[in-house]
Amino acid sequence: MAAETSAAANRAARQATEHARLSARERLLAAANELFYEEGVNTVGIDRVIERAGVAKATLYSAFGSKDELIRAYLEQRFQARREHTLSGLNPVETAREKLLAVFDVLSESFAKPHYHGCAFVNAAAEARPGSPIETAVDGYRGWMRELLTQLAREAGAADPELLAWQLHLLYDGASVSARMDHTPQAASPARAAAEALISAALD
Amino acid sequence: MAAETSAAANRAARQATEHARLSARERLLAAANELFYEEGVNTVGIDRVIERAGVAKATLYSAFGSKDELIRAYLEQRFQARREHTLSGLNPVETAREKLLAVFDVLSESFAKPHYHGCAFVNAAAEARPGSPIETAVDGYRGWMRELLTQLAREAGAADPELLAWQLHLLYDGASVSARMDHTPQAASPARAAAEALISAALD
DNA sequence: CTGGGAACAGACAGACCGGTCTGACTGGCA
DNA sequence: TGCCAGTCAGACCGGTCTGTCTGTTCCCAG
Repeated sequence: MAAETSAAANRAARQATEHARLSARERLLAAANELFYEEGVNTVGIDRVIERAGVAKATLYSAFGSKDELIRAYLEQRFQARREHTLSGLNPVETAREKLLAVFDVLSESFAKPHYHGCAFVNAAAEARPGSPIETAVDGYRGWMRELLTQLAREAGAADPELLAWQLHLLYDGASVSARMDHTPQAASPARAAAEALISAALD
Repeated sequence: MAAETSAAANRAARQATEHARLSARERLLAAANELFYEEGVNTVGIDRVIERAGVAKATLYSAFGSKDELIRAYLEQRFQARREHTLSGLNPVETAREKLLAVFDVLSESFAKPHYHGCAFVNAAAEARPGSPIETAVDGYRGWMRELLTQLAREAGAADPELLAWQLHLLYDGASVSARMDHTPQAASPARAAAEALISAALD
């Protein structure tokens, strides 16, 4: 623990000699992010992760301790990235009402990405054993999203902010499911239109 | 094929001696239905299925040929059951508009069941390898549901039946996701309310 | 120059996977 | 009575899984 102050600091610089200037932990997370997302956390084995990361197995276990913990870190990283990406998409937008709609525009961008494979949290939850650390990571993500929508609905002046936020969340999740399972990146469009109708009705 | 006319006929009667009067195939499907749905198709191994079914491994492979085919049959069975259950729920309802809402009432019943674990098709798709027979089974289910909603939207007189059906499908999927991941069987309620608003807006 | 810590490759253990096969038993039919 | 299809239990196969461990290389600090 105490050795990390200097050891971890110069490791980032030293690693510039190797294939990338990323730390082993970062390379592992990047590899896990690609493989777990595209093929599922259960399907992908440890060996494939360390191979893609270019890292020894012992290094993975010294950094994360277990596969479960690696999965948790992968979801946590995805949560942070999604939060920042969403908030930065909402930033330039003026009103709360427009921000609520902008959430679906950000979602639309995700669907358009070449290897979109559904919501990482829905997929992970489908594979999670009950009580696994996956579930708490999923809860954190969903709690944040719901709170964001509720706050915006309240600012927009909705009669029942919790209800509107829940309904928009349904559309949000439904769009993710449709984009993947119906093989169409257009699913954000009907979701956004429906959101517009619900918001209008809620502001009466 | 030809041997099934008499052989399969008396098997049902003969099996009355054993633990149940169900055929080995039926017992296997019932066991697969419970285990695959509750724990995921990849997590559950063949051994656990045959153990619960009280059937020998060779019997499974003579009946289904492979685990993939067992999974496909499990999804097909679920599709048929869901279709019949949904249609029978819609049957007593009069107008097309009310039928569209009744779809969410049927969904609400599913959420209330003690071991609801999300949409079986969403879960299976999350675990499916690309190109596996799971995907075609999933496509069949989604195609049917979309067609049902589209037909009802058309009968109800929606300006754009395909769009309304898609939006209701988003709410339908979103409710399933929310019921599972937010641990609340109430998710059908906001979905139904949102559907009502969208339908009203679409009939203007 | 030398010692220590981190990362390396890879063997290994123990469990489990899907799938095949053998051999015994049973119940209905000729 | 004898036959036979279907089921049974379970050994077995090759492969893969997570996780541990050994021994080596390498870089940096002192």
